[in-house]
Amino acid sequence: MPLATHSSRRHARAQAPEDKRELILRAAIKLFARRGFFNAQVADVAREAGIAAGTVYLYFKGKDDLLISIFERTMREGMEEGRKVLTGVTDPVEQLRVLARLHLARLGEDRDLAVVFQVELRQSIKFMEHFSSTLLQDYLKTMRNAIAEAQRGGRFRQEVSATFAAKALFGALDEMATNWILSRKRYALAGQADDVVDLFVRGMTQ
Amino acid sequence: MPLATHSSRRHARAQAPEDKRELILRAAIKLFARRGFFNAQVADVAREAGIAAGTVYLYFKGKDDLLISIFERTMREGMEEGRKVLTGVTDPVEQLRVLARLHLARLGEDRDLAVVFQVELRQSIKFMEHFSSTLLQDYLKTMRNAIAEAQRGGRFRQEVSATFAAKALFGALDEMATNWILSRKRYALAGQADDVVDLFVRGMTQ
Amino acid sequence: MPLATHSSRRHARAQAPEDKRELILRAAIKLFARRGFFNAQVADVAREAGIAAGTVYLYFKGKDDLLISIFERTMREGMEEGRKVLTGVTDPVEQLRVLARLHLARLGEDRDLAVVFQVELRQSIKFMEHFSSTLLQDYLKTMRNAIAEAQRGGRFRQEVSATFAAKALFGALDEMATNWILSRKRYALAGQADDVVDLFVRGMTQ
Amino acid sequence: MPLATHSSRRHARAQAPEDKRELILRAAIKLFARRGFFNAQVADVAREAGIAAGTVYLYFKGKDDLLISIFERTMREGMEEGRKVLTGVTDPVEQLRVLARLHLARLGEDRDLAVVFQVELRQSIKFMEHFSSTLLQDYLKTMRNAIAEAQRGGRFRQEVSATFAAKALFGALDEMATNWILSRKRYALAGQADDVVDLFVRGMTQ
DNA sequence: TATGAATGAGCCTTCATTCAT
DNA sequence: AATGAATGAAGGCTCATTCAT
Repeated sequence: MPLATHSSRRHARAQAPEDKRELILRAAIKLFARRGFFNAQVADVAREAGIAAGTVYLYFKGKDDLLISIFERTMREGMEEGRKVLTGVTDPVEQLRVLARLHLARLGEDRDLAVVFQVELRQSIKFMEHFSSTLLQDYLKTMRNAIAEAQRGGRFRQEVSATFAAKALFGALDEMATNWILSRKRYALAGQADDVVDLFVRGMTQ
Repeated sequence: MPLATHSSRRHARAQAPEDKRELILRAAIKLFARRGFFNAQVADVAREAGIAAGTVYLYFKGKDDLLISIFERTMREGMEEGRKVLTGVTDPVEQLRVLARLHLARLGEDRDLAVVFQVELRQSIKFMEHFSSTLLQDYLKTMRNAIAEAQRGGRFRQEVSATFAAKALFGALDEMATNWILSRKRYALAGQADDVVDLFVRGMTQ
Repeated sequence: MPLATHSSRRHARAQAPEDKRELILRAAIKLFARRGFFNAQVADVAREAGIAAGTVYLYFKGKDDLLISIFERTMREGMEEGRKVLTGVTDPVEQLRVLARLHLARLGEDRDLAVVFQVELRQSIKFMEHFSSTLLQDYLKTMRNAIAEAQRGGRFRQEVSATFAAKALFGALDEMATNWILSRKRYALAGQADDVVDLFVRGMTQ
Repeated sequence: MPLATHSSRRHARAQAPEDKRELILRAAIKLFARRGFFNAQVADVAREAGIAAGTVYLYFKGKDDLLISIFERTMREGMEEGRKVLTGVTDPVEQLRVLARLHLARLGEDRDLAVVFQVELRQSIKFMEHFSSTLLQDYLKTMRNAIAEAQRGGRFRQEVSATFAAKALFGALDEMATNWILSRKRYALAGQADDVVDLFVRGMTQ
């Protein structure tokens, strides 16, 4: 099979650009989580990724761009997976449950990523404003829409603002994630998704 | 009245040490909130406080100590005021309401302080671990106790862990505060305390 | 005619090596003039020349070599043309005039080249020493010889050192060129050659 | 003499700011001249001045500012001394002679300064434009005025533009300075001032 | 001959902290 | 107690050059 050989040779020559980007991003998540964004040096990230320091700058604009890219890639993937798992789920309450499970499952399966999301990404109001005004907003909107749908269907109380309710639900989930990474106990974060949703749904039910 | 005399002499000579500490802390809150902890320089804080840079080190161990002191002073004052307003409040649900109102009221009346609390204090996992293991724990404990009390009294459902419920309530309140500082709209943060508690109580009620 | 065939084959395959060198050199002149030697990157020069960065190193030793080559090629061409136009000119004063006209005409017809010559080539004493000890010396020698000849012929005063006089003449011409590139006004640089020579000749005449 | 003691103590405490600036500037001239502006590191300059690297930034905005400051200080001092020595000199030709002597004398008495002026300051068109449009312009203007005055007095030919003539004179002087620093021979640069002026005056005389 | 991804040495600048006064 | 000039460690980023293909 000369074709296969040829193909693997090409792989050996250089990893596809996307793989290299991914490699750097994974190294950054690990380093940022364990040393903190400010204490982790770009050179450390490069070393962890097994490349030269300068190479990072072929794939990212600068150190900040690493953090932003981690956020964007993860949120994008999360939203894509969210859309996928929501397919066919028509019950709005079930939709909230699916979202919550996905939210905590993704963070719960990668502690480093969770630390970056719950701690390092909240470095400064500059980052926060950038993040909360874009993809995070999409996530909250999806929640709000499900809540509003449940209100229209008579399942949830009308007198509570859907926007407010979405924030409350998100806040509770977010706190579970933060507590999880700060806790010395090792428990399954995803297991709390249903508890949060149950509490929330009960609070919203007519 | 030697005591009074002594006291007034100190006042005449210069501001009392406590006042100077306070002065620096207030300057730090302002600068940290507006420029971010890392971008605000110690010299800026000193200038804002109207003192020399070196003087900061007569009152604080270093820059980090400013952040820690802001947290500790605010939490201490908050807990003290909490104990005060809780005095005579025996109903556990009412206790939660009082705490929530106080929480959002304090942050809502000082946006700079709120920014420091919601953003700057979450710089790194190092800070987070320090904070969440001390005074913040006290706050959560107070909430958990009220919740457990409500459970014992048959008001709240027993099957929900009080610790879990306290996190959920705290998370919802925390998110309201974060959203408030990031929002361009100017609304009364404290006004959301009751909404959060209502939602929570309903969710916990038998 | 195998030779011709061979030659055209080379042309068909790619540009002849000399053309490629020339291409890179022209790109370098443009970039060095507009961004400065230090700010212009080798990759920029390559892009401007329409080749890959690495290819530059097949034709030049390094970035410095580009600058040196620009100088040497231009001086060589200048000296060649100088010898050509001096052919048949026996009057030493006329020789000076021809040289001066050529000097300013060449710079005046290519502003980028003039900038490189008047500014970028004077980066460091290292370059300066290299340049002034080689081809520039030849140019000054040619001037000095003409001046000495005019002195021997009784046209120019003997008491002035020919070497000194050559420097003065060169300096005046050089300043005209520098002023021209720095001036916002667009005038014909070559037009000043005669004025400089007239002034100089009058100063040297018995 | 306790007063004197007191005074010297104050000197020991800290040099006057102007002295420190001067100290750094002298170190910069030395380093820039010997290693070139780009090869000389700020840390080197600081070490040469006997201070810490950071201290440079208390007195100068950055590395560029060192170069600019050298130029400005030297030109300012030169112009001041020029005004002084021109006092009482009414003959315009004598004025030119005085200026030329001063020009070459100042450079000739400090080779490092001369190197910085003749080589390092001409790094880039950016610097050149800055310099030639300010203090250097003043110098040329002073020359032009003297020339114009000599023309009005009937001493110099009218048909030569005074601006052009000033450039020619400056160019000749400038070239003497450049040649001097590049030459291995050690001769008195100032000694050439009269030769240049003689040549020039003769060239301009009716 | 040509490519261009990767390298990694090199440096300016910032700023928390100190300390002589 | 207060000052503020001085310190010097630390690190993000650039870019000339290389080399496997």
